[in-house]
Amino acid sequence: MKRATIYSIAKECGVSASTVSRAFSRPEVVNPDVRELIHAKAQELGYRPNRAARGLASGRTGTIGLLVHDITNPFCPPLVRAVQRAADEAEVSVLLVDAHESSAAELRLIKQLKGQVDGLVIASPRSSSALSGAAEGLPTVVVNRRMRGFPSVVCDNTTALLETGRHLEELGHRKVALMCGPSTSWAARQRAATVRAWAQGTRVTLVELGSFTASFEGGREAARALLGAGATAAFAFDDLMACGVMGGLVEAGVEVPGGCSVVGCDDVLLARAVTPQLTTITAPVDQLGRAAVDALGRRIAGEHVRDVRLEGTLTLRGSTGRPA
Amino acid sequence: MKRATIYSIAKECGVSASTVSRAFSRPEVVNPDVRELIHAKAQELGYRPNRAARGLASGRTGTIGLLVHDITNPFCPPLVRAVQRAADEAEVSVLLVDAHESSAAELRLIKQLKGQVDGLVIASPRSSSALSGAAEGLPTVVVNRRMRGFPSVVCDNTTALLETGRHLEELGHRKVALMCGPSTSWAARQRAATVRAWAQGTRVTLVELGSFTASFEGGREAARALLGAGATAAFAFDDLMACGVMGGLVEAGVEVPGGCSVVGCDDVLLARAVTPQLTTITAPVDQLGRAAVDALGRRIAGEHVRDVRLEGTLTLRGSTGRPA
DNA sequence: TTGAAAGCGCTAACAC
DNA sequence: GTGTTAGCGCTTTCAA
Repeated sequence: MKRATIYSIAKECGVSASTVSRAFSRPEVVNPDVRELIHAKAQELGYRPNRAARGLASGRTGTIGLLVHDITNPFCPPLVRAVQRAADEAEVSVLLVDAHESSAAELRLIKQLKGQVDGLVIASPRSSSALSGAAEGLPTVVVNRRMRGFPSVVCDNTTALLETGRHLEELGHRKVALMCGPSTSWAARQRAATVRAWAQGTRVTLVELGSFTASFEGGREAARALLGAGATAAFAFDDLMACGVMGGLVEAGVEVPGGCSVVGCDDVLLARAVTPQLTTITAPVDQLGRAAVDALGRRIAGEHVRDVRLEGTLTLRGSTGRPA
Repeated sequence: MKRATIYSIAKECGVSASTVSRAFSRPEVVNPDVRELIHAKAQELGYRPNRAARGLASGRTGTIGLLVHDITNPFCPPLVRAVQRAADEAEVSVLLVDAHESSAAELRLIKQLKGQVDGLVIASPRSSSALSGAAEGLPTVVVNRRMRGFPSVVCDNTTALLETGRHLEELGHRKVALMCGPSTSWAARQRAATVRAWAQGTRVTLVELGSFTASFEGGREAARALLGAGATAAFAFDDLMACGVMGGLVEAGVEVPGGCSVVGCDDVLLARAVTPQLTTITAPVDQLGRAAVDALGRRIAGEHVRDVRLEGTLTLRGSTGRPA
């Protein structure tokens, strides 16, 4: 008993294979009665179109690629899930590739993906002009950064960061540290610029430290730098770094938020798993993923798509408070 | 300028298309000189075999599916990465599907994957006999649990748990809590059974609590239960739960490890990101992933494969110490 | 609205 | 060792 094909269905229904094909790919052009009949038979026979055949004939694979720079970064999994779900609803599959933090791997993987997918979502925070070259000719959308030549879907934390700054000022902080992330990271540059701009118009003195790697270890390093700085609050580049900072402070005998307030960014799972829980900026990950898939769908269809900007929102938790 | 095909290469090289095909799929059977020539031309023309065509003709897709129950569980991303890398080396692609914790979705996704992949790796901790039905006919390997009818690759924590128990006993603990995970989880049952067996032969009294969900919140709930139990140490089902327990204890004014020691399981990123860092059992994730891909490869090739059992190892950190 | 027919690019007998 | 010849299952003109 072989798998059902359009031919087996055609024979059973007494129509031609092309009609069966149309009944699935462009149902509106076939006679409703015939269409019903075909669909019923297909159901009965457990027919599933052969994607390879479809791909070969049509040139489309029904699959999109999702390239992530580092799947172990806690920001990633929820994004992957969001992309997946959106793709699933659009009836396309997702080929996930993790570059395990290697830019060289990214290039290789993109080339490899070419011809295997209809389009590509890139979630890689680092700048690399080579990336855009590699993805040339493949409909592509980038997430959480901007990149020349490709539409992007980003989380804009400007408003939320300003709000965070105001919040710290109101709490009475007058000396605040900014612990910068990697200068190659688009998000890190954005966030740093926003915090700097905020500090300008206030009574707050900003102390810039770093840059540090966006990791737990980077945070611990940052904590050491923070200890001598005399700041009573600190912006960490992201939650991972923020958790490292908290850990480092606590070990050095500085209480959070009593001795120093800490704010993160992204609101990853970790932010609620540490004690005290982290005040941070929540990224609309589900919407980011959905928007990326939507945009990519349009790009694949040949439409022109505009950049999408979604707002992060401040989430107050236990890691911020009045200075001692 | 269209993409190069075996035909364009064949013409350029003055050989037949089949020879070109062979030069790639079974290089050893073609004359070395001709092979070289073909490979060189292919390189020059930027030839990439068309996977759809290959799939259609050969019946193989060169893709495996990876079904995960919940990609946001911190255990998952490293496993996904490991599977990816192993697959990459074997020149197969990975179609990742996340069931977002829904068993119904799992079934649907497996069916959907069928015919789209050559084989399937299932990383889903929950019992569901329906799963095995859905995957029928598709070469399948399950990771981190056993499942009737499929070869499995599991992390065995027996030795490490016994060692952990001994460690606690040596530290002077005489009343230890076991906070059980979901009874539907294969790993949870295994771990609980091991801890029970350990306690039998010791001076230690075991207090069983739970079950609780394998989440941070589940851990906080567990902490509340733990407070009244009079235990000086606790086995949490996994790191996530352990972190919740620690958070709950600290909030209730109980110090870790001073007031109560806590041990987790898996050694996810989180375990090093909390303060104190978590004593836990480190799972050999990379090897799990690699073994799964290897085993699946054999299954696809029609070989019989045996279950693989890899050992977890105890990693001592700051969350365990002498009872007060 | 439907059918016939020609591929899509590759693999896999089979014959040479 | 190499070429010839059929397909794999589907889409897509083109005519009817």
